[in-house]
Amino acid sequence: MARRSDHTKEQIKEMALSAAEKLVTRDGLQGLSARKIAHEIGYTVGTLYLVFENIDELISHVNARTLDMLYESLLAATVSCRQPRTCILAIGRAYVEFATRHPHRWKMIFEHNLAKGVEAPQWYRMKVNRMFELVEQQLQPLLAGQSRKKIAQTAKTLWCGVHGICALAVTNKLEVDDAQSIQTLTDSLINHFVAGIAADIPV
Amino acid sequence: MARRSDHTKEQIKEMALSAAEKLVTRDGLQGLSARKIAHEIGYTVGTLYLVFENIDELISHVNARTLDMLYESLLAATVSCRQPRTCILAIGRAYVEFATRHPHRWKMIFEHNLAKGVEAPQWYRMKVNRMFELVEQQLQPLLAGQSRKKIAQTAKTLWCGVHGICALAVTNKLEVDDAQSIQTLTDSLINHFVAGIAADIPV
DNA sequence: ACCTGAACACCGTTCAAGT
DNA sequence: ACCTGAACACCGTTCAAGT
Repeated sequence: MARRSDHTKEQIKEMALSAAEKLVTRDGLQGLSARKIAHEIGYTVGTLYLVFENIDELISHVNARTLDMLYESLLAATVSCRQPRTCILAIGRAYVEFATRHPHRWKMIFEHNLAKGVEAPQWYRMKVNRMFELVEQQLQPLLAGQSRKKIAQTAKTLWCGVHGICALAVTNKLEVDDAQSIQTLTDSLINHFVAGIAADIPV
Repeated sequence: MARRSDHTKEQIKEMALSAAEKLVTRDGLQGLSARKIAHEIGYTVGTLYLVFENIDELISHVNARTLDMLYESLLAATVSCRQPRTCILAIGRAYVEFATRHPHRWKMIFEHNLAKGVEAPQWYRMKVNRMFELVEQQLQPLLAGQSRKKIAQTAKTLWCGVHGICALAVTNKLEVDDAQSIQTLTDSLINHFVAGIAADIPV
């Protein structure tokens, strides 16, 4: 058992988060528990409550790290693309790729529901919003003259759609399973949606 | 405590499912437990294991009932519409309406993940598939000449998209909260997607 | 035959007591 | 000051024992 002053609070926090990541990656949210994390880092459960308010806060921090990884992947996908449509396709493919490569980490972001009425903290919402902004940037030229709000709404619409396909595919609720087929669906959604924007139908 | 022969196995099953529905409606999947269900119906936990294999099987049956309710709602939405596009919009609105009216029941369908490698039983998948078929029927005239498989894939693409919007909205992960705004997004997705189909872009 | 009640191996969370 | 370890109120699941 680790004793006093072996590690600073910051170090324990880091050790706990990284142990949690390991456990989630292997067994998903179901396989995560305060006791298992504590055991993994050589402390007792009580210690976790000295550095985290509760298990939900710990999970939020793991999710924040996952969001950072995801954002990096999506950002990387936008560097070598030219037209808006192909950029959006590239972001979509990066999203599918991430979800299928890190299914448990990715799913936990959405499985972890905050207590009723509790809002996610500002820093967390920022991490989510900048993901939508990547899509907004690409939609801008396609929606020239439209308000910022309208563009943001369009990005949400499209991206929630892409997310829905991933979510049902990764949880085996669709009858497609490999990344290839999921990509066919997300490509199709993006292509049709973008074509629909081009057709400029009134909504 | 209920004693022998007070109820048949079928009656206990029905009582348990209906107690579970009540608990889920109020407190969501988190608030559901075998012990609470048993207490609600006046039996001990052990009895539940005489009529259900485990809690997962019980939850699957509650979900099956929710799927039946949902299917009825979607079906009802298709009776008084004329064009494919307006029919799909109507089904989408019925879906949003159901998800926002019965958030816990609706969410549990997707929160409940089967054990790894275990497939949902045939009767369950049928209930899911007939929902997609409602959309396929409406897409058919828009995709005249396309293969059944292609039409099925298009229905999945669109409906997963609609689902994604609902899912993120109902779990407060979007910054829209009332059914009105969700509907704006799903309407937009459907309208753009259908317009994209009409534009007949190659995918 | 039907159901109980206690047991087992787990949870998250708290906090008096030890070093 | 830092961390433990035991307690509390919960889980799902099993099964010998009671009626």
